[in-house]
Amino acid sequence: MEKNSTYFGVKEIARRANVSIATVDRVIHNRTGVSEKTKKKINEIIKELDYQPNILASRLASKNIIILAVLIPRVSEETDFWEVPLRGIQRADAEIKQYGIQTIPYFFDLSDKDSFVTQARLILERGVHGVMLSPSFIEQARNFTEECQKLKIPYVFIDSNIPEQRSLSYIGPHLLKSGYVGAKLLTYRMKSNKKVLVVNISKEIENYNYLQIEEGFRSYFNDNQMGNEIVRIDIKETDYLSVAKHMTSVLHDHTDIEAIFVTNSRVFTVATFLKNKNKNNISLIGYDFIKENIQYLNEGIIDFLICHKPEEQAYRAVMALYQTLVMGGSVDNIQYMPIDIITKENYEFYQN
Amino acid sequence: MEKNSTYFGVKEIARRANVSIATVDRVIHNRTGVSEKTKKKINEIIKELDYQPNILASRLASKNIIILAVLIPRVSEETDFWEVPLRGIQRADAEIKQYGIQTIPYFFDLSDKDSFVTQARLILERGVHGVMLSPSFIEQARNFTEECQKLKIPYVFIDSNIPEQRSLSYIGPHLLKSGYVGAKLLTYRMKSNKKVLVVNISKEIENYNYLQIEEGFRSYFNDNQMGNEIVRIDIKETDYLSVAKHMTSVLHDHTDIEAIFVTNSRVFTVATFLKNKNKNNISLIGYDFIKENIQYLNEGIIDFLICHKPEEQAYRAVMALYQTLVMGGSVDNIQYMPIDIITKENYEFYQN
DNA sequence: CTGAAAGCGCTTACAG
DNA sequence: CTGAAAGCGCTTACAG
Repeated sequence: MEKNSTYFGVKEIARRANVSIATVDRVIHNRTGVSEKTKKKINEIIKELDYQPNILASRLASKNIIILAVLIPRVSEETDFWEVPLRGIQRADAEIKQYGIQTIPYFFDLSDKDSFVTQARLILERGVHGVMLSPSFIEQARNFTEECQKLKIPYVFIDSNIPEQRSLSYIGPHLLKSGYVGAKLLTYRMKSNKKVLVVNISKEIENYNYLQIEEGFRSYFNDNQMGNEIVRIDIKETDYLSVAKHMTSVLHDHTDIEAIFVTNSRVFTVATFLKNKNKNNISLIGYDFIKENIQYLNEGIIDFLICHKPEEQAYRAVMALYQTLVMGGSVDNIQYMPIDIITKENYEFYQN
Repeated sequence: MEKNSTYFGVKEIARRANVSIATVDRVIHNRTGVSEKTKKKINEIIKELDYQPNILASRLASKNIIILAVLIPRVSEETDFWEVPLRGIQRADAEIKQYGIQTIPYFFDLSDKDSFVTQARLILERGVHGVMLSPSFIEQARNFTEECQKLKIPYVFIDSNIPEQRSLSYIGPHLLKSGYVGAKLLTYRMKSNKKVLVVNISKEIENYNYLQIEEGFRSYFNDNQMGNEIVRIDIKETDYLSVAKHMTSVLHDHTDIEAIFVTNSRVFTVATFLKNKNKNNISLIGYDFIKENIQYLNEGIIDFLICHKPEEQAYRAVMALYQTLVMGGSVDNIQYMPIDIITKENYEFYQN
């Protein structure tokens, strides 16, 4: 605590430098209007004393409030996945709002690129100090973050990354390794002569970050020289009927598929299909801790779910912006989340 | 933030009650020396205004520093498991020390009950405001926490619980379910006619919280009506030679053991044995993210490790005390940790 | 380029 | 039983 005998604050720095604390404050915050000479002297003393500002006092005295924008998909009827990151945002917000930080959410529609662009524009018009976003639409996210760069607004990606788009931080899974883990689990008890099916279900497969998961999945088979044939299908309509149609056809063409890997949270649609068709000898693995998936996990139709702590991702992303903007601290450029394995037996203790 | 237009603080309460802010402060902190009448009036206004104290200002102004004691096993050559909770404690400490909280660690020796008693006495003599402990020695922990109760010092258990010993909170695994998960993983690819071996390695098996893990493990076999015979051995000396001796003997008596489950972090000694004896067709599952275990996980000798976020446990335990003591908040009486599954493929992203 | 002074919301002696 | 005043460490106009 600052009250202990050996704590040095602005007052002591000012005393040693023979200036007022206002001047010390100017140097600490890199404000203009201080001669090079006094600036240098003060910085030396700061270093010598290893001065640590008291954030409590700083935020208490400051009037300036900091605004963070959060740009994520709206919770839709189709999937309530984005409910969870939202909780992380609220948790972070509750923690830091007493420090004068305000978090404002902006929601876009996952089936409508334009809504992303519209919300992004609103953020820019509003004028914010930091942004956290899920770059669901790569092209549009690129444009938006380029604007942020020009305005020197730091931004953090969650859920998936655009590596070349220098963000303050990426907080999310190592998608390749995640697919790798999926392959391990899927094959752990599999016979080597059987086939494996990979299913991508998304309206935008051509522009789909998550293809890295499939790449990782395949590399597990290569690395371990497994002989199983990997069949792949892309389903571009996310409704059940489309999924059922494609699944029927692929299972008809390949009768000896023993295991299915779905590269995202829509695994529940495949589970519904397997259940309806009474195919209970096929292993099924997919992604994310959402209601529908847990239901099928519980019924034994989904064997494993992989999850990357979406709530924690969002929480950390907000806190990373807070660290940079308020505390002047640095944050890791990449924070890979754990690749969590969820089963019927442990799901009740899972913490998103 | 407090600076917004509609925030009411002690000043406003004082104005409305027609008293000084000092009196308001007395009421807020339940201090003596206020007439029932004014006390009542002030409390009404507090309620009406839904007054939320500003912790920043409170801790900044306060001189009173709060001391938390942490009573955990010393890191020994035998296992560095307790290094990890220590990191959690340090992380919590770093976060709250600026609020005037001090965390003091006390270490005992896992092979010496007396050291626990000695350290516990030191804590009591020191005079602290809260305690977090690992009740490794049940009897001694019971005595100690009874003293704490008399002195009205809140305490939090981590790692394992003593349910009847009313603590502020237990933060750790649901041991029964954890064993259940172990059984699921162990049997996921097993043949039904083979035997399973459960190994308890501990100097104090008779007084061993962790037997619940075995109970959970067994109940999985019951619940799923699995036919596998479960063989069990207790090894009361933790050194490699003793483990090797017992393992040799049990594998000699039971030649058709296909899978081994070790109920704690000493699984690496069994792994060493299997490696030395070139028994690479036996599945092995055990506990905890420690160096030696990860090594064997990586070599493919250990199939899965189960882990309960020991760092997070300790972090939360300290924060729970902080919540109660400083913020006057309430905390959950039981906080079960996730039952994490660690494999060769995902361990590099694991977060303790 | 620099400083004196008021203030953030709360706590703490001290005086009465 | 109650209040006036100083202070926690920092920030912010304002004046020069």
